[in-house]
Amino acid sequence: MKLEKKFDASEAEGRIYRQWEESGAFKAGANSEPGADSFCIMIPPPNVTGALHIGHAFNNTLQDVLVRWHRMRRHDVLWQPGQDHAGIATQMVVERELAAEGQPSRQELGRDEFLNQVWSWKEKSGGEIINQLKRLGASCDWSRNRFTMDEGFHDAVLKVFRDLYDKGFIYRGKRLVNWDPHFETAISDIEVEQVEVNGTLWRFRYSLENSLTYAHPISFDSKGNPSGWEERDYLVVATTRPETMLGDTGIAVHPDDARYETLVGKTVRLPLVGRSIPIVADEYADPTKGTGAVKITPAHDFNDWDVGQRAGLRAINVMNPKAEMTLEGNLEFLDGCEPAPEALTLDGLDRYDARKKIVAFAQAQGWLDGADPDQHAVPHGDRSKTAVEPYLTNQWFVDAKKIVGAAMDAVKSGRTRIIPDQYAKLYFNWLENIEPWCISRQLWWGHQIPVWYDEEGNQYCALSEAEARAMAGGRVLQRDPDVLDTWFSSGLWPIGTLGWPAETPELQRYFPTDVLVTGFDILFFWVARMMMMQLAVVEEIPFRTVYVHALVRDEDGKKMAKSLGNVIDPLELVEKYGADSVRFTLATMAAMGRDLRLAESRVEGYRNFGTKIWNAVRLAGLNGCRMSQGFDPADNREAVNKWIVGETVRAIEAVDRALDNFRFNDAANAIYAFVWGRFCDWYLEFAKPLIGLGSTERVEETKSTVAWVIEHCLKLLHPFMPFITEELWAVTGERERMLIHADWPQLATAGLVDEQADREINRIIRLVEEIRSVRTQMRIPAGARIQLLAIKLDEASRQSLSKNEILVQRLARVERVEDGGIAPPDSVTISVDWGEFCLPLADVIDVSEERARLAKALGKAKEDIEILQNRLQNPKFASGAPEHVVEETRGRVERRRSEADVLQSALYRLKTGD
RNA sequence: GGGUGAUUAGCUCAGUGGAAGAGCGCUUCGUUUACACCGAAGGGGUCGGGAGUUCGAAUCUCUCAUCACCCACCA
Repeated sequence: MKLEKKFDASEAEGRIYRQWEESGAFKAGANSEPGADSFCIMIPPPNVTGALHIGHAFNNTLQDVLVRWHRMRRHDVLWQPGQDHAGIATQMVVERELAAEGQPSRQELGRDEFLNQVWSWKEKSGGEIINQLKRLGASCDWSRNRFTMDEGFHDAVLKVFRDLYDKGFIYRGKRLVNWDPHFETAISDIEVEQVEVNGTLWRFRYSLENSLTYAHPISFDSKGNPSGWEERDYLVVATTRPETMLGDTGIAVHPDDARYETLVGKTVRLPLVGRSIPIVADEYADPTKGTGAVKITPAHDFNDWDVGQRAGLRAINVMNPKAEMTLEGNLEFLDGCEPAPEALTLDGLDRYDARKKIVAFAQAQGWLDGADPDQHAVPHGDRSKTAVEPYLTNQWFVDAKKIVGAAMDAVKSGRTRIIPDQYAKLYFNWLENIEPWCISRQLWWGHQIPVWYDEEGNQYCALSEAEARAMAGGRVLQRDPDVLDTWFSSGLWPIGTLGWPAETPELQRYFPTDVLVTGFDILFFWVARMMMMQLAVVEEIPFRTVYVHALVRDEDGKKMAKSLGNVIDPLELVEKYGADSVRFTLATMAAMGRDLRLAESRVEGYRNFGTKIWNAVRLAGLNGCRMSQGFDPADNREAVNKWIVGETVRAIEAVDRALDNFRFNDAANAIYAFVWGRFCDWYLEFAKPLIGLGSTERVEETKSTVAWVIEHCLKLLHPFMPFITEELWAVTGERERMLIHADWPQLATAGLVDEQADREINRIIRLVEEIRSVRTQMRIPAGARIQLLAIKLDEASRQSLSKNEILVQRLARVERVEDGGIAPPDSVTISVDWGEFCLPLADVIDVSEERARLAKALGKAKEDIEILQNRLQNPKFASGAPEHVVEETRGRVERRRSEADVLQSALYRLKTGD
């Protein structure tokens, strides 16, 4: 075995990944024992248009850790991969590409040809994200890769639609929806995000009809009661959206608003339009907002729609799907009014142009009452980033209220567990207030709604046109042109990928799935809907555990987004530091329930960790450390060897416990602390002198133990750092199987933890630390070999010391250890909790410095003793605290006392010796 | 406006009732034949402020401050 000084990740990663793939290591059930438990994770399918961002890297690292861990435990593992067809995103990408290449537009191509273009784009560019996941080391069963527009998946989607339709959970209706004028489609509530804008609040005067006037209060006394009035023949309304006035069909005032009570039931004349509209009383009007009188535009505002329904006001749509004004020939608009000629010049204008022009008219014609700057939130489409328009159209809805119960019960009863708990709260909160889900989209790329209409407008929901025609008695039918919301199909991801509606073996074996690993940003979009839909369709939960992880944010805590330019490209990090380093970093940052901010320095630190273990293996190799035939760590005689075996077992336990509880960071940190802090820093240094002894039993045992511990380190680390560990696995022995399929260590009950050896070695460690510290403080040259005298030791300590003398000599760089002497004058005293030592250094030490050192240590010890003493003397402590805490405190005070005694007498000696 | 979370070392973050931690950075020393992507020894924190519960609080409660995110809000 010959190893370079460092692991060449860029060379090795591709090669190792190919080995895994070619050997079928990722396949469902690979390495499983007959009759093993199954373990299934569904990947949150990335968009086909997607490029791997740091959030994907994080999400998939956690999944891969779990998957590899279970696979090594020989469970029957399936990690189901796939991509989402991402309706809007993909259609947008392809349209943009067509435009860039000077090709005909979507509309010019027509539906069928455009869809061909999308498919060929998907064939060409849609697999990129898979390659990127592979770079990361993701061990998905790629042979089962699915796409949400696959034929089989498509069939499942249509069947679900029909099932839900037949059960009355899906209906069509003309309702106000959030309309995205850029993509010209409806979107659902949760695809809308509020954006704060600095706008203007305009006030308009609408004339009262029939020569009506009223007294409007304009001044108030100190108590706030009106004291001055003005006679008005108009009513002032305030709006941030003047263009919607064209569709006004009423004015609402609060029923208790004294200012306007004489006006309720009267009418005003709408400027420009000339429509006569009523003043109605409605609780919605808030006397403290605006002027207290609010214009009502039922067709372009959700609240106004409700008011309109209550007051019987008409809803007049004044825009087309592009959010341009449509007035000419708009029968609804023209009905019952004669617009001024100026009004018709607005026809066809974009809503914002119309807004400007209307304000200009108002000013010119004297009905602009005023304007004030106003900051308010405007709803925007989350993909188009343009302001959405409440818009009255025919759409399909899932009556979510009818299917939400089972989804809530499943979590309440604990059949599905959401962790951390806080997200369960969020989940309930959203489901309790759920609104109908608008699932139709006026797009082409997606699952076309399986409904046909006859000439009379009757609808037939069927899985095929032939079936629909049969239902319609052979009438001429036309298919609904709309497609389904992408989240409708991804809501079926668990059963859809496992072959439903067929009764496949995979469905039998892996459903319900075990864990869903996801970010909280799609808790509503995806998780809640999967719960609802799976339960509605197959009456079974889709997963037993939902692990919700943090979002990766930039250094300012902002969500990373291309538009913000704060994206960290995980592949750049992979190229620079290797996939293992990136994975390990992400795992250590997976503390539950928090956002995480990524600092590149940490990736570098964990890259160094990889190099560290690489070199530990090198050291072992250079010393010919191999496990001897039939080596059993339980037979070890040497205390250090027993000790490190016990530490290994503890590390394994810590990792298992952490992963059982999805504490990825605890698992990663436990491995790190063990491999670097225990194994490399201490054990390997102990092993060096032992191995140097020549060919004895002690040497063989130590060499075997080194190899044994390394093997366990590689196994423990493999789920986190699969590449470097697989590489080292191959060079450290003749292997029957690759590490990915090696047996996860199960040693909890093997009785390998030896308390006696632990105590012994921990004592040695403390002594070495103390000697090193003193050496530095006394500025003893590192190369200088000095003598160590044991002054006061009990019999047990004396034995531990003599057995491990060689370790102390080497690590503390002392020449020999002499026992039972009396401290010579001007020596340096070393006090540990198990004995007193000294370094005779009369010619080297500065007595006053040594005195200061001792005094400082003594002071600290006395301080501690006092604190602990007070605690023990408090009767409430003795009675209130648990037994073991009291015991521990007693032990601590004892140890500190014996240390203090040593320091005290050393100080005394120095003084008298002076 | 409603909700959730955060505030711990210079920076990025762990730690949820019993001795303040990690990585990076900083200081000093080091060619001890695995590793300078290293080793050794250090410095650095009244755990955002205040009050309370408790024998004991970074941890639980209340309160204030600041920040972030989610939901609602286009008069």
